[in-house]
Amino acid sequence: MDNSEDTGTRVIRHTREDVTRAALSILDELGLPDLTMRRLAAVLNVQPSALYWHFANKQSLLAAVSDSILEQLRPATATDDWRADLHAEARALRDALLAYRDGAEVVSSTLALGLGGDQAEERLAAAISRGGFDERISAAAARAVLHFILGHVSREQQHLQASSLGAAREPAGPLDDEDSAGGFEFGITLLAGGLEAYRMPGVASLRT
Amino acid sequence: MDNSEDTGTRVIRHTREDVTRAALSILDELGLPDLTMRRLAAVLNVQPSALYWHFANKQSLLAAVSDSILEQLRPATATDDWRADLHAEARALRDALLAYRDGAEVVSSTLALGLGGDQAEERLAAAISRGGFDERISAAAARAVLHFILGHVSREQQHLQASSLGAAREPAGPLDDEDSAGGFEFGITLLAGGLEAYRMPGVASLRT
DNA sequence: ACCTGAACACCGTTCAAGT
DNA sequence: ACCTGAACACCGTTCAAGT
Repeated sequence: MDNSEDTGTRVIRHTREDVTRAALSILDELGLPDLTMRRLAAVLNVQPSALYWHFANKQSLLAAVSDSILEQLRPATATDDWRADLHAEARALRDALLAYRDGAEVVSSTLALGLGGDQAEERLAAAISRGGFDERISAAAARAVLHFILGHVSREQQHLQASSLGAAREPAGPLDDEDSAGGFEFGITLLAGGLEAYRMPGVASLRT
Repeated sequence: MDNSEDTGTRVIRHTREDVTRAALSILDELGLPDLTMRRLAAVLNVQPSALYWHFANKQSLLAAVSDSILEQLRPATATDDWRADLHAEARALRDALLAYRDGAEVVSSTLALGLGGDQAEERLAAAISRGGFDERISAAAARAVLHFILGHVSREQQHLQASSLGAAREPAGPLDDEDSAGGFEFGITLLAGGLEAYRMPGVASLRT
């Protein structure tokens, strides 16, 4: 647990990556509201002020956590079916977000602030552009897909936590996990189908 | 400004609606981070603890603010073109969110927590179902549209604030307002087009 | 290069008591 | 029905100084 390849056991000294890792584990175990600078410092056996040597403020720490979550994105596989690829990218992103408690919320708010990398958006755009769409279209569509995914998974994670807390209440309904995953695929299908329709506008009355 | 139709000028006494209104105006003038219970109390000339007679906690206050924002949704007009109606509903929602600073973020996080009304989702679903889609499909599609709108407008408002702060920086590019509004319409078009394609799957290879 | 100590300026929330 | 007063248990951030 401690990377103490030092002389004794004292003088802990953390790297930026240590801090990010510890933050990620607090996030996963206690959730975003309990991920405070003071608690993080306590876990690292350090004064809160020490964290500000590694990060300018809490928001940049959260951006690093967000990037860390997105780094676990399973590698892309480019087949000859761009729609299948887009679905695969979307699922990979959903899985990465679901891998940590409140993952979607952290990534969502980080990206909304214009912080964090754009690996996710770029991979979605890459899959789409393999469908023969130009860069502008691919980028705009990727953003639409990303907004949908972040919103959907945020709600999903919120429900997961709510139902894990209030054990009783509604019998969870016959539709919840199943329906949530179904809703996810459906949303991606709509956006992919919309792209397909976009390039052959003769089919239906597509102007509005 | 004061609804003091009392004997003198003392004993202010607020209603839940007064509190919500005051919160909304702090939100609009100072933004979500500065909308604190203590500041709200100060504006109302009241102790912070007084707010807890009107609301159980800050989150329910924010839910009331969110509802308040969505109440300003301009009324729906049902024509014979469901796609035009959906676009109109989407624009109405965007305008309502843009009407207050950080409006999208407040509504987004409130809805994510399962709080607040579902007027927005229902109106989107109503427009979609006029296209002849069953209730399940309409509901799922409405949620997808709503996620896109909240994500898009959140980012839009973030950029608005960022550029109003850092006056200089990038020359704003030839694409920003224009591109943002264009991206919005494009997203709605994709989802509407996806729905149209969904009911006539023979057109292209739609299975995945 | 990384951290301590001490402080500043705040938070949300509870609860007994007042009118 | 609506509010005060006082307290509890916290926050994020800064900054001089230490090693």
